Amino acid sequence: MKTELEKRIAEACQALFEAEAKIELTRPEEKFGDYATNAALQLSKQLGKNPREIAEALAVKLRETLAAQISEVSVAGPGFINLKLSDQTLAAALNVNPAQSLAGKVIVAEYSDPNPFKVLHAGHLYTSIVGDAIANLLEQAGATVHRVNFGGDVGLHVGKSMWGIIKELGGEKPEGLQKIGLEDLDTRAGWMAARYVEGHEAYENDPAAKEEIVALNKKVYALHDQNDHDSPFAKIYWTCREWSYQYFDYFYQTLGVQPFRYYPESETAPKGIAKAKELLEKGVLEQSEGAVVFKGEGHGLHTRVFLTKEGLPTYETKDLGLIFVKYDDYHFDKSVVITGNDIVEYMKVVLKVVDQVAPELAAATTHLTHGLVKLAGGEKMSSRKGNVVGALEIIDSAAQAARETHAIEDKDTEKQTVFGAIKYAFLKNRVGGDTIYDPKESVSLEGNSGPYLQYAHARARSILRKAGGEQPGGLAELEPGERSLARKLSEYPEVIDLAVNELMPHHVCTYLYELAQAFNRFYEHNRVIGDARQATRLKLVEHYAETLKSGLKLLGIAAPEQM
RNA sequence: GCCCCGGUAGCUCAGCUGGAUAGAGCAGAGGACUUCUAAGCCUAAGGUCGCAGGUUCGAAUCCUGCCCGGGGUACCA
Repeated sequence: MKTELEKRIAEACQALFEAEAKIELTRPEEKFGDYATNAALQLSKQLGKNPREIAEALAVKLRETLAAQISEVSVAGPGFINLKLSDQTLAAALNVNPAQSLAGKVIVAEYSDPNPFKVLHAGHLYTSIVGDAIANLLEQAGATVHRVNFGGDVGLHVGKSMWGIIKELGGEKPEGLQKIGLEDLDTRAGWMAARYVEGHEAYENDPAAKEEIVALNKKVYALHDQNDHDSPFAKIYWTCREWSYQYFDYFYQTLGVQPFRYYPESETAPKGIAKAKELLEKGVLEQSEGAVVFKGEGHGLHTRVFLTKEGLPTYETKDLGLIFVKYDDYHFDKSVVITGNDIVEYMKVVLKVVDQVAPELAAATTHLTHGLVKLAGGEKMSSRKGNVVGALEIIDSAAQAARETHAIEDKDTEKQTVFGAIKYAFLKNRVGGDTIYDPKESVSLEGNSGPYLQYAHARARSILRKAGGEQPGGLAELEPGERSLARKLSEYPEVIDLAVNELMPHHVCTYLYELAQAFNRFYEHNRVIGDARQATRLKLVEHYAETLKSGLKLLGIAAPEQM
């Protein structure tokens, strides 16, 4: 509909003025109409004419050529042309689906990226939710999406964790892990996280421990090289790594996000090292101070180390390997990587390196970044320093706030509300900056929140239930209140397209909130059941409930039948 | 120092591919209700869009400089 109108307006510009204009219809305030174009303002310079004059002439032409779809063409302000759809056209627009713009495309979406042996913090919760929503958006646009997850099961932090674990066990004694009696997934994860913190502190403050940790780091790499599953050290390592993966699975299941294909760093390291060596020969990477580095300065970037003087791969190399491994596995058309924004410059360097040998892979990769999750009034979190706010702490704080705010009796409703609240709170802001999470506000059930939307859905469903067998009717000749709701509903496919193109789920949130507001307004002023216009109104309510539910589903948020 | 990101109402944020009186929610003020879920609706109030220049018919939006906050800047991720 929108595209067709744009085309017709462009044709009118051509016919009247022989002028090329880039027509992009926008959604103006409701009082102006359903669509607006600034074509006349654009053309005024090109034609050297007054924009109002151009607009008037165009309006006359459009009244004629668009008579079938448009009930009103008006000129306003400096020269905007406002279009009002006929009720029939508007009603037809409600059956338009979002574009299948990515049909046939294969997309790899990487996000969440938790590290084994370490705690899941609020940032992992954030990226799991946002990444899942973005992947959902891509999928609904027709793409085949592979969700992948990259985690550091090798690397210095593992050395730190192993140091803490071995110390706690009194040596390389895997049997000690059983004795500790850690049956519960949370407890295990917490225990390992505490060992990491000990290892990290020792690394910072104790030179002897630092040496041991560096050695343990090498030992972990060696263990992978030798495929060692039998030595006591290896047993400890594999057991704890498995504990982490079980914990991650449990976490994602609780969250209700789609499962991942895990790529442990140990799996991408060999490919990365091979690539790094190849690049060294090609002169893309170079030797410097005993390490293999990329000198980024020539590209407006900075120098980063790919292979340490110990001969170990850094994160850069493991990530380099990952890009090629992902391509080998999926032959993607597009790769989306979502991480914290502390990695922005780093990723530019890695992609610049990829660009030297496989420009098509670099070009197909989009790096999206987000900021920190902070608790309202709290401090920022850094897992390296140990003063983290855990992912589960966020969930618990939301659950507690929900219980304090309103009594929820059954567990399922509570879970839906709590996760609806958290997810919406994370998704409603544009991805990029920091997120201030306020548990009370997120579950407060008033204003721009997940529960508000869930409630707005339940209300509509309630009407539909009460209507019983009454059949919804058609949507010809709408009254103003009905038309407002229909107008908002008609924006849905455009909003989804925008969110897909920009990889920005917050557009969906903003829209759904406005839609729910439009519905609540409608609900207050228009009786449905028993009214003479019941059939038409039921149709609208049904449409609304379906639209809201679809939108929420893309966000990973449940739409309960009743609350 | 250099590079990146951010700075919009008391708070949390939309708007940023230039366009109509800069929009929401929360907090605070007022109001309506014998009706389908009041977790709602209605009304008013609240702004030097960090600052200063520039480009433009038109700038929160683009450009330059500065200020403030955060991140990165060689063997962490």
